[in-house]
Amino acid sequence: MRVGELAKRSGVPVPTIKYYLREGLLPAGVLTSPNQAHYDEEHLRRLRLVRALVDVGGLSIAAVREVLAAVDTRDDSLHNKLGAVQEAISQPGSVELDPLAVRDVQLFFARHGETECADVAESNVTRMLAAALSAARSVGHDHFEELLDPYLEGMRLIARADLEYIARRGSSDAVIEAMVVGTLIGDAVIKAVRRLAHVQVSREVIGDGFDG
Amino acid sequence: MRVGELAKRSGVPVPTIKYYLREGLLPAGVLTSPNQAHYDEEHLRRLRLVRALVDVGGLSIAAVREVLAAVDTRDDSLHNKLGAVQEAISQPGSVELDPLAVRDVQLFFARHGETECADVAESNVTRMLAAALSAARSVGHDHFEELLDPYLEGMRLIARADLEYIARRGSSDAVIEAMVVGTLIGDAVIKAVRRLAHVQVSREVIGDGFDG
DNA sequence: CTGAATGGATAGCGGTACTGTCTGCTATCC
DNA sequence: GGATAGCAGACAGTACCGCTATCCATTCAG
Repeated sequence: MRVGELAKRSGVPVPTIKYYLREGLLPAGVLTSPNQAHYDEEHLRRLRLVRALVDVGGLSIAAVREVLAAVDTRDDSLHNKLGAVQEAISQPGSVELDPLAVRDVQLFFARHGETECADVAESNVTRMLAAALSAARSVGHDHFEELLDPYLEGMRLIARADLEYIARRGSSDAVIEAMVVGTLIGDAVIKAVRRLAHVQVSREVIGDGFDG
Repeated sequence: MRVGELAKRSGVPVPTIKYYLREGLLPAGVLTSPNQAHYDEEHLRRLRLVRALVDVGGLSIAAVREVLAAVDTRDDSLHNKLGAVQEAISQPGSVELDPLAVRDVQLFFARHGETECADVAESNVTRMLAAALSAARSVGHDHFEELLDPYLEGMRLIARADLEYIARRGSSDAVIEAMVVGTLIGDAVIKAVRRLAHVQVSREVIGDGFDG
């Protein structure tokens, strides 16, 4: 198909597709003449993935490019790919880290047998965690780290469902994409579901009111 | 204190503070002369909250304004305030909703006894959920909704910890702020912790490798 | 043959979150 | 009291991001 049809089938305007091509989010089509190119279903699929990452995942164009680079790397273990994707989707945020928050993160990791994370600043994920705890401290929540263990427990439940879901996918390509989708779209779903859980649990604990 | 000290103690540049004042994120100081104003600890606290919402929560200035408006509303139940905060922090995202995804959301809510959400488009939270499932469908994940129930189960665990944490706070003001902080900073923490849970559970399920 | 579409290049636009500059004042220190 | 620094308020300017518009030579579809 040509770019017009790609636009029609994806709902993305032609100039935007051209922009994505320029930015390297979408591989170039196969040129059949100096000014004619062919796109296939794979292009359509990739384009929809880009839109999902941007619209639902809230990623910047640069972050999408990083994620796709990780997805496309052929000579890498699944484990490394997942790590690269996670790094790409965890933007630092430029919060200065409170040493006490850093210590809390280190203790948390040590408590759960993760010894590799000696330097918190090394990974975006740990830095994000430290930044979040720093922010909590800055607004007077000195013991937010108490929530880390319960959060991990809840997340283990969710991670088991995630892995089952991923394992059910067949090919390696599909597994990688499932990880990206599961991680990013999953984050959005989790946010929404958390709201429902708050309402339900508060009803269950306090009664039907929860009106303070 | 004057604006210079406020800047020094918060780490936010003076022009940015002036901008926040203009945008109504920060109440004006008490004027002692036509060009001298006095700020107190409450201003500092509010300023740090704004930065936390922007840096860690990733909120836009407009969203921060909405959240603060909800926090500041005096004549409203805690329940309504939490709802307003949740609406403010769930941006729509302009994804067109797949009717099948909408149906999945409705079924999910019905399954869990939430009857009020007849119209999915009514609330940002449900629209966000439907948008996420629509995006999953668009990239070929037709059964992502299978994850909703496990997600809710994990989130119930987390919600219980959240409510305990909030209940431990004394005054009404502190409770409201704890909700905002717990919800927004909590989302960031949950994202990070989810990465750790993935690593741990995959190790536990597949063995030490998880290399595909 | 003609009119719409295409690839490629480059320039422009609208929104967001600041940042800088100016003016007329005020606080403070010597 | 004079020098210096800081301040409130108004407004213009900046930097970046994610597109969008325009142009050209070419090519495809009817």
